[in-house]
Amino acid sequence: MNVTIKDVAKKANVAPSTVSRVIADNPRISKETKERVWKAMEELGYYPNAIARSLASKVTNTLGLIMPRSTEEAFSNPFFPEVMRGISVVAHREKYDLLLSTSGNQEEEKEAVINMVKGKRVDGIILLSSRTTDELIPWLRDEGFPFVVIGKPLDAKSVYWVDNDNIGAAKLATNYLIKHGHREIAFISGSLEYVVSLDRLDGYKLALEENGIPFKRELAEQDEFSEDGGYRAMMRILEREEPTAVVVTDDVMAFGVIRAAIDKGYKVPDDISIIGFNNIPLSAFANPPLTTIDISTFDLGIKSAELLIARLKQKEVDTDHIIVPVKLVERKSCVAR
Amino acid sequence: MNVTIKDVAKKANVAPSTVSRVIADNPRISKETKERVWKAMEELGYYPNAIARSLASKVTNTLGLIMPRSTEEAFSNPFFPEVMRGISVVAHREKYDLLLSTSGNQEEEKEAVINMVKGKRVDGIILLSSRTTDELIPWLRDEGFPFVVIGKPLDAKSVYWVDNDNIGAAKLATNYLIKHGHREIAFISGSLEYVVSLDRLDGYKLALEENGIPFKRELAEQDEFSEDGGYRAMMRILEREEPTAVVVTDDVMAFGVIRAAIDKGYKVPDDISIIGFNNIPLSAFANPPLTTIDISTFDLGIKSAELLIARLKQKEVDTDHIIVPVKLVERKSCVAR
DNA sequence: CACCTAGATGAAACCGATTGCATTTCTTCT
DNA sequence: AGAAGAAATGCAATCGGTTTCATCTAGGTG
Repeated sequence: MNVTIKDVAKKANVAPSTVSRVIADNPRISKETKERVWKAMEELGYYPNAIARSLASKVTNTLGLIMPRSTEEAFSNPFFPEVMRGISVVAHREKYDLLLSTSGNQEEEKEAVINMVKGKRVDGIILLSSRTTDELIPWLRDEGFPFVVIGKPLDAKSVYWVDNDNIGAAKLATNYLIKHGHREIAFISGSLEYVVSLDRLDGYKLALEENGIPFKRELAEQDEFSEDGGYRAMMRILEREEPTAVVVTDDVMAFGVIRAAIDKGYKVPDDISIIGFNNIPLSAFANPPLTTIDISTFDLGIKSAELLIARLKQKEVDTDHIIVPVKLVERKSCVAR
Repeated sequence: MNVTIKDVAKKANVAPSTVSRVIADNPRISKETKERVWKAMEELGYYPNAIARSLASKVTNTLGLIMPRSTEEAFSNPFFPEVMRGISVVAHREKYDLLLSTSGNQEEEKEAVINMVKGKRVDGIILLSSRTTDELIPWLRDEGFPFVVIGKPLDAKSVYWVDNDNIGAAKLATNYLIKHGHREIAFISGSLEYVVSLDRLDGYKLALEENGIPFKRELAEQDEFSEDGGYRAMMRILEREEPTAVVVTDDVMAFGVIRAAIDKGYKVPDDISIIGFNNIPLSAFANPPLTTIDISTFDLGIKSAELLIARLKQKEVDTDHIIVPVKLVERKSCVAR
């Protein structure tokens, strides 16, 4: 079998407990003993069993990542790799590994979280997005398990979260269009199940209101977070309305929106201006290059991991949420009216 | 504390071992006992501790993913999310979770693998790419640990791997340019440390040779796998040569190559044709839309996970490697000469 | 009726660590 | 010199399961 702590102990003529203390660099062990044990470990090629260690110490040095929808789907929107990139930077710095559960739907997602938490497989969890109907957040909160949510939850009471100011961001986008003379502005988002969609819809409405433009229900559509989703939503709008501009809360969807506009015989941006969200790498290269709200996806990842780890290290953290700033990136998909 | 198997045992009036067997649905336990135990589990809200289970059974139901370079860097090339997408589909289907180690360099990468293997944290490992100087592959092989490599290793003896036919793919790309009348064809790849770069360079040379075009060392450049890397490599070439076409082994790099060409006053594709590799989502939207070799990144992920899990389930698998087909996607970045 | 066998369950060792408490050996102080 | 305290280390319980082997019961057989 493999070399265990007992083998090392035997070789170094000490008790297993002493070896354990040497590994932890416990100051109560004398220099000489430590050296002897280190030598034995070296000679035997000993490496501690992380599983056994976790079982005894109840610490895994692992962070759980929960993707929304299916893991498969998540990876196809550049948003998620980018936030994972941020998370991985911090995780690496703080010596945490990442456990990805691979769920396929909301039911399995719950299952996955329970498995992680009850199965004691991770020290904390990052939820990569919050649904309004999320049972996970109340469950985790009641369970007293450390977690942070990317995206402000509907009920943010005693939960840690990281997000942009989505209402402000949507206002920013909408105002930009209004300032350019648009008044028939459509709004396309992902499902209103997601808090982020709700917030951005609110921001959109607010901007309209502040500028004395009545909100028209027919100009707002939702569909899934994909190119096709954007296409379908835009098609539905164009069948009944003639917007001169549209706010799309996801760049990938925005590509579908552009495609739909073109299919219907409109020119972008000449006939219809489009502003997106997320500033994914693709956006700069799109045709036309997409004007978009940069939500600092990478920082969302960084901050969420930092917040979680801070929470893990001390019981209480002073701030329970972090707002990551956004900025408007002006390119070529919007023109003045 | 949490409810454990002992609590369930007590409540159901059986021994812990019986509960364990019920969990495993062991046929040697009578229907009645099973029902009684299930009821107890239900009532107590019992959930097995995955860590303890792993320790005893030496099975984790987890696959380890090792990224090349830093995890951070990997996530910024769309290739990796896409292969992970493939992996996650299979992992989900087969009920495996994914453990990502977050290493920053080659040294840490080795450390990460040792930690996963010796720490018994995963059942198998997928290496997301193979370096020529990789110590990992011989180490894992000697250790007898199940793993599969994406990218044919230099020494493929008794290692499982999944890859495209990279020589053939590069020939395909180069021949395509030759057929369009190009003879001054440059070749830009990532570091020759990667087997994939080496293979593609060979394919490029082969195509030249078969068409009686002499290989010019000055037309081949390497740099890092990024937009900037492509830019720098192309700049170096343009300072001494005047290619009419270039084969770039990565679409992201190809964008840099295009930028360099434009900065030097060339038009793409009119003055210089460019063919890329990978067919990342961005490529279709680039300006000009990129002609590229589609290497079926998603399938690379699928196949590697399937191969690993097959290996995990039976000791030996009939095939030790899988070749994923490629195809040329013709868009607008190449013109006839 | 004694014996054997199959089926159901339990007892206890084990997986490989960590940790609270006990023990031993020195110092040091009065 | 004896007691007290500090320093170094060991013992054994524990974490929460799995698994081997033994035990017990009941039914079948000659």
